[in-house]
Amino acid sequence: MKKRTSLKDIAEAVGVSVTLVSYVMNNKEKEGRVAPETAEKIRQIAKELNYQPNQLARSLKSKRSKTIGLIVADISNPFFANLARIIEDEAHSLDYTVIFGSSDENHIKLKKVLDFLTTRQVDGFIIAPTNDCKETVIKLKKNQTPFVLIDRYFSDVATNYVIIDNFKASFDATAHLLRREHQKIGLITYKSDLIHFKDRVDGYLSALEDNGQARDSRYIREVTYLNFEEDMKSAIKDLVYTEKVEAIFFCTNTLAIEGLKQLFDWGISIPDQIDIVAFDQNIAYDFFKYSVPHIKQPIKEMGQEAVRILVDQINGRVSKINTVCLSPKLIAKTTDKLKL
Amino acid sequence: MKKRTSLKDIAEAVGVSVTLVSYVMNNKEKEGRVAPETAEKIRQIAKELNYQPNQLARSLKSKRSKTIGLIVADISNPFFANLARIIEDEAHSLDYTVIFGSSDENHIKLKKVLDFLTTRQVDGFIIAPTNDCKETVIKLKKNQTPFVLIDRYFSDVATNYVIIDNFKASFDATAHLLRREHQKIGLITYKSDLIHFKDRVDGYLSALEDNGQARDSRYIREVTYLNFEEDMKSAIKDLVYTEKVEAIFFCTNTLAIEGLKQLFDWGISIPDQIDIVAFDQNIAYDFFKYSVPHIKQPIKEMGQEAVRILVDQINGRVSKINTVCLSPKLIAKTTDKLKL
DNA sequence: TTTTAATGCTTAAACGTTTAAGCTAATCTA
DNA sequence: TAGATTAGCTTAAACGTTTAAGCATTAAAA
Repeated sequence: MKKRTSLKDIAEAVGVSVTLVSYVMNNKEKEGRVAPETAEKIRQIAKELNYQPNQLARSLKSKRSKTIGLIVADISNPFFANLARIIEDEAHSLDYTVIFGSSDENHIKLKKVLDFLTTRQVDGFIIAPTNDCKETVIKLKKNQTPFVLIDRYFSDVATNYVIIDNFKASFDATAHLLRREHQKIGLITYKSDLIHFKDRVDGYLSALEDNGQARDSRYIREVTYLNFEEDMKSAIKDLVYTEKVEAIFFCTNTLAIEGLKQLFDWGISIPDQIDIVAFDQNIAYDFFKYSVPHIKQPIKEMGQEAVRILVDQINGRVSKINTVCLSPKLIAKTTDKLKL
Repeated sequence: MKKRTSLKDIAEAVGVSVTLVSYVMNNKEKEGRVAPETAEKIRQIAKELNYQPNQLARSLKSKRSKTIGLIVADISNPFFANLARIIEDEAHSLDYTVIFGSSDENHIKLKKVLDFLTTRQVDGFIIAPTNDCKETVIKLKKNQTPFVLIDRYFSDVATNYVIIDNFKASFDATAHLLRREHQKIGLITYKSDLIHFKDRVDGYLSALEDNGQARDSRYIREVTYLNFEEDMKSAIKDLVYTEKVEAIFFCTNTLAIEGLKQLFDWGISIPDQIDIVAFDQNIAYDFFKYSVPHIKQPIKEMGQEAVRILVDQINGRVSKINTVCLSPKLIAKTTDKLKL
């Protein structure tokens, strides 16, 4: 790599001190009291030499790297990829770069990635926390590292976060299925202590209760990340053939996709045999003859709010905790025929 | 953000010079000739103070940021998201972080992102070049900035690149359709000067020629990025209803997805009415009753090779140009019934 | 016993910035 | 005309590292 031109190079070429060049390059000629002709000359030479400031050196001095670290479960998961794109745009518009890492829903990996990015002097983090990472988050808070949790949060740790109203999402989804006169509604979620899953289960149970049914966990199945496909297979088999549920609500996009695959493999017709609601959008649904009812997440707002809150905290514009809970929307064609 | 502990802090706590601490932290006690007891004490205090080196300062000194810039068309496109994930893993394993940006297939945006990331003292780039960005690439080369092109390349500019054999991919796809006895095979591509599209068209034409047909562009349709859906609509309408093609080969995953959507909208049954081959995998295909024939790209190898080549160049281990052309694979069930 | 070598440390400069403080010469005030 | 102000510059220190060079002190070699 060719040597990049520095302030020193310009200073030597013009025959002035580095300081003067710095003032001009930062448009602080007034404070630096630089003669207009000198400023002009500096600007010209800077252009000729194609000067680009070394952000590293700047950061070292200012203790601001103008970089934010994004840690998601998996950047190749469409939900996070979409979120990443929004965050990229928003960050760039505020002159921040984004550096990312995937945790694979594993708190040890998350800590590793966090440490790795911390070394890089990131100004702050946007993190989708994993199961069991509460300690890491608490430590981050103790260190006063600016960060915002996204998609998930901890109810007993006061942090910035941007989430959706998972209770409502789930309540609406279940209510939709109840409106379609189903008696037995299954729910498939991940085995996890993360609060957003608990909220989703809670919304489901409350909708049942609202409908005069018991808060019954009988039709709830939890699958693990590690044994994903196998668990899903038995969950579906169990719900459909043993419990004979009439509908299933899938708590995430990955669950919905895998669940639907298996339902298809069993030759089960949707929504006639099994009615469903999915969480989050997916391109695949565009190809279903039947328009898949799903919870639409306001991804754009989530990403933008997260960046905004983080940058505000980085700049110390705000010291209090900032939490945002956005409203998801159930997308279900009202024209969908009822089951009866 | 609380002040992070620096070498100086440790030095003061132990009562030695910063130099000594630096030697120990870099495991260069031998060269630094540090007494074992001193080294032990330093290590202990460093641990107590939770020392994490400031990579910024290191980079400034070493002129190596240990960061690579990834510029793709759109990080939310599944192909690039998957690629990003591979690149992340590979880079992290070599102690490099990844900072990314999306070009939206626009060469002006690409240049902007490139400049933005350059300021951040990236050690090198992995770039999916856009149409019309040749000048930018040439400039990058002149500056001796290490970079690798990915997915696309320029035949008349000698650069590192990692691509797939697009000619073969397309040839195989077309040959597959010919084997299924189609006479009129359509091809839908983007209007672009990028060589990989030209190669894909060329592979198609050559397959036709090999089959005794003319190298006829009659059934080729080009759509634009800007007017994507409209263009696709007229392309499909034109090919299906005017030209009455029997099969269509889609040159990218985005084209295939949008094309299939429209075919579905027209109520056209696949593969009976229109037979197809898609480029790249997509989750949606998992839900088709008919297993969608598609070109499978070796994404993992692409990402890994790109990082390997880039890091080799950054470290000056290699000065010559490095090009990799990987073999794509046509995935088509041999059991698919022939049309006749 | 004198010279040489090894050991264990420190000093200092550098990477590219930013910014407070200082210096000189010209200009203004009274 | 003396004193104060201002314009236009420079010096120097700092951010957190790395690393060459130097300096005592002790141990080994001659």
